[in-house]
Amino acid sequence: MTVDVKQFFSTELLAWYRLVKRDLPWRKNRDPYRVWVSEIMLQQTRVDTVIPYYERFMAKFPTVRELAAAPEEEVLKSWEGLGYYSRARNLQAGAREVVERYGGIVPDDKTAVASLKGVGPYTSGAIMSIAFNRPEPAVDGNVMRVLSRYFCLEDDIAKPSTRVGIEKRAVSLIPEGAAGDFNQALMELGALVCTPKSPVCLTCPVMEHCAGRLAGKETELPVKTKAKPPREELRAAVIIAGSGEHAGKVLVRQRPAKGLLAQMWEFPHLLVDEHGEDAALADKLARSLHEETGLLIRPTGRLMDADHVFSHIHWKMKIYEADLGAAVTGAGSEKAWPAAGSASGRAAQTLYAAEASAAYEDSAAASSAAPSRAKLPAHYRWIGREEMEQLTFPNLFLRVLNQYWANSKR
DNA sequence: AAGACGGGGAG
DNA sequence: CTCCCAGTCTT
Repeated sequence: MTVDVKQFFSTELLAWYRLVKRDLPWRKNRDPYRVWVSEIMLQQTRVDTVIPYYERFMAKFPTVRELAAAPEEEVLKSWEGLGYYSRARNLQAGAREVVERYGGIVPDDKTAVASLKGVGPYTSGAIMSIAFNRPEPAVDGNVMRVLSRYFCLEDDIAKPSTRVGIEKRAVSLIPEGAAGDFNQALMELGALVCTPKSPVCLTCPVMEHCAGRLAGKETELPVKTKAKPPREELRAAVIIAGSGEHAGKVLVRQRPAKGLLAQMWEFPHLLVDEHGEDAALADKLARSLHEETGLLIRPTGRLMDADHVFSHIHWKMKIYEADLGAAVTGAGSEKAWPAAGSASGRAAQTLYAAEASAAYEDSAAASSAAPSRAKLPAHYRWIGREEMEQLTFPNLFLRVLNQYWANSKR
């Protein structure tokens, strides 16, 4: 690669950026904390999605110290709906580290920044270059696409080794004293001009020396192996209407501290077999819930289906409605069950009633209290619409819950 | 090297 | 539908 073509790229791209750059909230100043927060939020997340979250987050946690001092649930709540929630926990852990080890000042030190939780090669480079104007590469998906095209590189960008190679090129392109602007220019070009599907080459400031375009390969590049499709999981979920002191409320539970949607709230659900009738699925769910909580629930019908696709799992949820079955005799409620009329549905319902009866006896013997009055495990809770504001729900459950309350209102 | 980890917007 | 987005961490 000749020096001219690189020189041309750097000069033209930088000039272009300074002319057309977007006025984004995190570009108001170079406060390293503001840059840091923005870069974490922008991981795998579009600019337009991030903007409102960023504004709210910075208003609520304006400094490293305030973020470090906040209760973790408040930070998580600020992240509600953004996804990849470990980002929020890691960001706060990083803030606490900065307070404890660096007196609340984000250090102008590559090694120190890179060691913060949730800060990988891209983010450390972004912080060092944008906040401190250090000549570090900040290679994200945009940059890999732009440079793959400009230099006509056919390496698979899904491979970790490819990013390392592109980082080397990226460093060599940084103009003296302009690391921050140049790195942002690279990403701005990828976002506005050199887009994945149909790049707008005719408006590109560096098109005349773009090797990918000159080879007619701009739409084939970058090369990237396809991701595997997410595995499917059928889940039976239930929204349980409380009664008595819990009237108007529903039962929710908090997920474990580790793993998918860690620490977030949800309504009860259970992984079930791909086959199975409504009554059988609801029955499994009811039994499982009884084991966990001691509660005896009575499914009353199917509420809705909800599909939710994560990057690695596809949840197909069948969502049932239930109330707290008081006595066993009422278990075969007449109108409610959708499978009513089908012989197998009735059979399963009968089975459920019998089991519930047995369970009731066990539970009553063990606790000498009505199951519905028994103390819930700590991670279960009855909540109304207002209490929802305190708890953090993934969007999937938020949508269903809101729809449930909208329907039950009239 | 491969999988876990959210959610949404664009074509 | 498919792709993929200002990625990181764990195995």
